Amino acid sequence: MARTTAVDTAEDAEGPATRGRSRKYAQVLGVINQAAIEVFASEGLAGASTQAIADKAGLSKAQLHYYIDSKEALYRQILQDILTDWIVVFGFDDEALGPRKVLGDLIRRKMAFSFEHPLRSRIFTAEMLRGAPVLNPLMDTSKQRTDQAAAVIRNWMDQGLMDESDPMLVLFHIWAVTQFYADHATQAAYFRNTAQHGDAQDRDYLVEQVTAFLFKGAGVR
Amino acid sequence: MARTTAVDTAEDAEGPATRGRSRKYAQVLGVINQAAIEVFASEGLAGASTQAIADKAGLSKAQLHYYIDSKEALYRQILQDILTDWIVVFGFDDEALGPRKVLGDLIRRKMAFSFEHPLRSRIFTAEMLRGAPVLNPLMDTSKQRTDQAAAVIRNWMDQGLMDESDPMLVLFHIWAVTQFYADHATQAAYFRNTAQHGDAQDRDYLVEQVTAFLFKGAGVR
Amino acid sequence: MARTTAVDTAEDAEGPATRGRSRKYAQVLGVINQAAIEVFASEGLAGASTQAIADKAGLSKAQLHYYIDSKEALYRQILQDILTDWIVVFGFDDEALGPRKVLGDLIRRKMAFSFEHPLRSRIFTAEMLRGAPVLNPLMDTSKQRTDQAAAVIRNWMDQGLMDESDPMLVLFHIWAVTQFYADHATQAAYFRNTAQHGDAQDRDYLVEQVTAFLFKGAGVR
Amino acid sequence: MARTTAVDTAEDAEGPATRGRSRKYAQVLGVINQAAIEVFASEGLAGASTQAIADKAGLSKAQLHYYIDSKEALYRQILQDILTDWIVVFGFDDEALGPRKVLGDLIRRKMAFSFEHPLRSRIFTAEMLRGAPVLNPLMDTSKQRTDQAAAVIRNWMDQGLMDESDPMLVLFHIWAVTQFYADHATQAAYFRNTAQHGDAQDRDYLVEQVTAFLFKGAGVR
DNA sequence: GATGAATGAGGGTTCATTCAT
DNA sequence: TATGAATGAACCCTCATTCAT
Repeated sequence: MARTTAVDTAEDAEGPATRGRSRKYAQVLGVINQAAIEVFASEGLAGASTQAIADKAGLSKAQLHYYIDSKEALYRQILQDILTDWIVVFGFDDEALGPRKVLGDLIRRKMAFSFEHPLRSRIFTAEMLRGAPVLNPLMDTSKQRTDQAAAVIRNWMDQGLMDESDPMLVLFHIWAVTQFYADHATQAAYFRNTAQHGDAQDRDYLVEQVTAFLFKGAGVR
Repeated sequence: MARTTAVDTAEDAEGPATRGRSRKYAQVLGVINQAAIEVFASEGLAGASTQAIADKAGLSKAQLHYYIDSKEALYRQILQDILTDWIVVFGFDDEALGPRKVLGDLIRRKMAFSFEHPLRSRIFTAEMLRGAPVLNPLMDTSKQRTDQAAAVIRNWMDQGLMDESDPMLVLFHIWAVTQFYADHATQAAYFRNTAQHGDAQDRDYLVEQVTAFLFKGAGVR
Repeated sequence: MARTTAVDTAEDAEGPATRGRSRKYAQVLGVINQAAIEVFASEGLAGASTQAIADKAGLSKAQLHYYIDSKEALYRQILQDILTDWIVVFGFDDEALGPRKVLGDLIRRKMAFSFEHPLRSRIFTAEMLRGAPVLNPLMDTSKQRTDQAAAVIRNWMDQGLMDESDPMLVLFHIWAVTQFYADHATQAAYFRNTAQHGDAQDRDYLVEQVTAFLFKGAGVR
Repeated sequence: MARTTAVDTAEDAEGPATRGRSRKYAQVLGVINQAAIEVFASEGLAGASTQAIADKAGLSKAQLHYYIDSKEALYRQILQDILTDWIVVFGFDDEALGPRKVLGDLIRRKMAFSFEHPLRSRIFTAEMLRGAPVLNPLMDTSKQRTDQAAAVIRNWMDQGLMDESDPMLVLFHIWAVTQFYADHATQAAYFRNTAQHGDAQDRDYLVEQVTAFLFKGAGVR
């Protein structure tokens, strides 16, 4: 899954004689991105200090501001990147494959994302909790995609491939359950008496359980 | 559902000769609590300024500090109150009543809380997202209660009243789905093309849908 | 030694039918005075909070301000009282008695004051350290008295009762050494491996040693 | 006498390619130190406002905090520096030189310090008056040194080079008298009708008088 | 007299951002 | 590019004092 960062736009379509700058520039931006994700995830937008991000990225505060426009812009960029990833993760494959295949893959991808990018998942949820003040301007296409997905589900229902119900709520519930394993990874581990980052076996187990639960809940046949 | 604030204990059953203080004191504390909930919900702990809380409560900053010890203490108190409420909301009735009754009531209570206290729900989730640094010291009893609940569910499974599965995950999923309608109320309304605060009819509809989904997911008979 | 407090002016010349107020009023003022002395001694004028004084006096802050005009006024009053005491303590008896008797008594009184009122001694020294901004307007008479004392010493020197030297410096040194046992009581005890408040025997020992040292230093015969 | 500040260690023996930072940094720190000494001396720790220090140093409050960690840390540093100086000033030279030489030099050094650094002397005394809450953790070595000094004096007494008496008290009295000329410089000038900062001649006179007084008091032969 | 409440000024400190070098 | 330094606004909180009851 392609992680896009603020530097992506500068990277594409450069001739073989790259200006030399771009290389390191992009690299540093990547480091900053990762640092920012960690700080934003645990401190929130307001609680994140540029000092903390700079420290974690191994830069000085002044240096950091050479690479970014502002803390808000950095935050916005990160959210945008996540939003881009959702398109892939939460996207629907060919409707004709049926819900068991399409939704199964979706759930698997979403769980994988929860396991591999819990911090980014949490930043996204935190933004939603606040009412998405930063992200709202970018949500229109998400709505369109979601409406399309709901339409697909409605078709499946009409075809008797799933229980009749509210398609949008089905999507909500898939989201809610899969997201839980990212947002509440700490608590989940605590309540399950497992390590924070489960091994491959445990992850498979969870994917299987979650899929079974959601399939039954939605009456996927 | 009893909302407990720092002053509740002083409010009950006082004769006409109230100590004189607690009347207004309690009232102001309530206003502060509500103001703080709104600000914490949308700005987070770090992003919430005492100025904003004071403004929303109609007080001066100095006045605010006459009533509270510190921003952190106020935040902690709010979290504690929520935790107290969870005990009632997420508590299990008599096991003998069976999962359909017990879990059904639980889901209904939880959804009602999501509808009536979305801000408090979100503050709680936001705290969890951060890894619960403030709340962790208070979570031990929560774990015990949850373990007990899981044991009850296991019994029901053994008795064939529910599908065999991981009881703890069942609890997770109930939490995830019901909490979604508080945490993501804004997005849910946006995607469903409804008003932010649905009417009674819509709420009933959601409770019914959610209950059906979760019952099927868990195979409740 | 008469301890004068802020209430003194209100006490004098009241008929037998005392207004009834005065009694308690004076008593409370005494309590406040003692509390203030303790707080001023350990925190200084700026560091002393009216809250701390009120607490130590068993009053509310509002109540305290009913009895005093301001923190500064309270502080000034305390300094004035100490200044008044110095007149007695550092006053010279009949010159004709000679330095051994007069200075010996003075040293004894001064050491007793250091032992019994270390806090007030320290408040005074702290005020001097700052350049006596509050006390300066009240120091004129002190200077006159000190000049007189120096003149007496000069006479004794002229009569061969003491070594010839600078009389003012003799007074300085008496002050410096005796005051040390109040101002540095904590350190003195620490370095001498004794308790903070020595017993009567130790006090006598110190008076004796100090007197011997000062007499030899000044060549008192 | 080496005044050590937080930056001294970085100042020595740097080639022409000075790190670029430390030059100005050290200079500003020196200015801050001096400003802080003046404010602390006249207002005390609590009474000193960072605003006042910043003003006196010609900086903004924010700028000041770029150079210091906190008001308390600045105060502590100043005290530590003084303590370091005391080691030199109040240190004993070779015992074999005898009390007349060793104590004479000590008194001379101590008086010089009183004349040249009266403000720092006063800050130290003010700290002692409060019971040395900040300095206490650093006083252990002072006690050891003082005990050693007392032992040396005891030896001298045993050898008949001084009057038999309590060695620790001799040290106390030397301290008390020499310190007086720093702590009470304002009052001393006032009572002696001299300028606050005496000329070299007057200083020599005072050193001579003080030495004579203390030698006679301790019976130094 | 006493109490709870209010107030206005200021306390120390942090921080995102900019600037000069 | 990178660094030390600066800046201005804000931040949380405290406090002496006053007021209404």
